[in-house]
Amino acid sequence: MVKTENTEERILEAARAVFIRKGLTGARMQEIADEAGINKALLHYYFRTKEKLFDRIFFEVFQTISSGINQAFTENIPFFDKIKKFIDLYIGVLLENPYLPIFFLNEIQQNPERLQQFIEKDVFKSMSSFLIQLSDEINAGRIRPVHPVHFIINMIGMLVIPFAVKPLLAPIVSRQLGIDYNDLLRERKEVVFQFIINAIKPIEK
Amino acid sequence: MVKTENTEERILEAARAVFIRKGLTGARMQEIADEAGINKALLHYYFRTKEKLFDRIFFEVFQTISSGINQAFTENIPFFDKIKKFIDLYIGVLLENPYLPIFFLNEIQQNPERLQQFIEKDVFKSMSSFLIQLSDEINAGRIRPVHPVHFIINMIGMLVIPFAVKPLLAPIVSRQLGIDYNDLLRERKEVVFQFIINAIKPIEK
DNA sequence: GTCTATAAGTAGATAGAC
DNA sequence: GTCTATCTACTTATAGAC
Repeated sequence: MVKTENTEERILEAARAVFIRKGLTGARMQEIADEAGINKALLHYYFRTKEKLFDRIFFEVFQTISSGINQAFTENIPFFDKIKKFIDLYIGVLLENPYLPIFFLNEIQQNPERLQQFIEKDVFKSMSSFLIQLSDEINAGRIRPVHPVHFIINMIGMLVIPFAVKPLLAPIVSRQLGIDYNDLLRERKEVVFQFIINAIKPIEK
Repeated sequence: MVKTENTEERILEAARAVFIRKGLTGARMQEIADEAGINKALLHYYFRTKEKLFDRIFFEVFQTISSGINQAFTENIPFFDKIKKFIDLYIGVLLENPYLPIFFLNEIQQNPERLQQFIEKDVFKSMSSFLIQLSDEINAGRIRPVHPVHFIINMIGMLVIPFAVKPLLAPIVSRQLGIDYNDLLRERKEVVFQFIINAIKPIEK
């Protein structure tokens, strides 16, 4: 049960929790109302329809996801520092919002049109600039040749997947290896960085 | 619209398509019936409830996902060959079933209990045996030290994510770089293998 | 702004004819 | 096995009192 004073903010917090847990089609307005500690009719008073309320939450989720990318990619720092910063920021965001990636990816898989509203967003620009910096590093011979798009995909995959497969792996890892999955998630800041460095650093002579 | 003669099989094909597209809560029995070219009542005649029909599909999806893992991990071949085989098999499965990972991961995020029925499955055994082989390789100094669990997560992340983010990246990659995303997906068999090799092969002297 | 009550439509599921 | 018709319960959304 949410505790904020402001009713609108209470609704948003409740909606975020329920939508992320159940998805658009699985969420119930009644459940959101209960979680917010208010009446169902009041939801419609504030946001008119379930779809509009969802749009609002989806937009906020997109911002959460993209702000980290922007922050790291737009800074004017050396390439390896940028990678390190991106990884740290991103795992930080995911540790606080572990269910966000699958929620987000599932909703866009089920309804890709929802992305239309974001096509002009900054994320894509800052990603482009990162791709260019990556190309420059390759041309200068400071990292091994790797297609920039593949590189980004590799990096994002290694960051996101451990959170996505947590329900699958956590019980196994815990039972069979005695490892707490959350510890493992925190370790990944260092592990992923090192793995990437190993993969792209030119062979030393 | 599905064309198989056998009604039960027609229903299953239709249900698979609809459930994977819309998820458990988003799917409608009416839509499955339409897709199968039969009546809604007949669905219930064959599978009694939506939940039972979904369970059946979910089980099949799990098998599709885990059979590739089993095949590659249980074979008695050199370590790097095993990696290569796993990557090839897995990307092959995903190219044929691109929406499977997000569907699967979303459903287990929303209802982790559904995994209970699988805990005794072979995948987990064959994954354990791979973890052991990986440890052996590290101890023998044939690959750089890397925590086996982290290694598997890295590999799976790089394999799965490009399919999961396809709705997000495909339009950008296509518009801004003129690259067909499906070409890029096929390239990944080679790219991921090379990336992993670079990351874990000991530094040559 | 917030509530209760209810309308209108839809979903899963069944009855019963063929 | 397969269909049409229908039941029952639930869901979003609104009307209207306070």
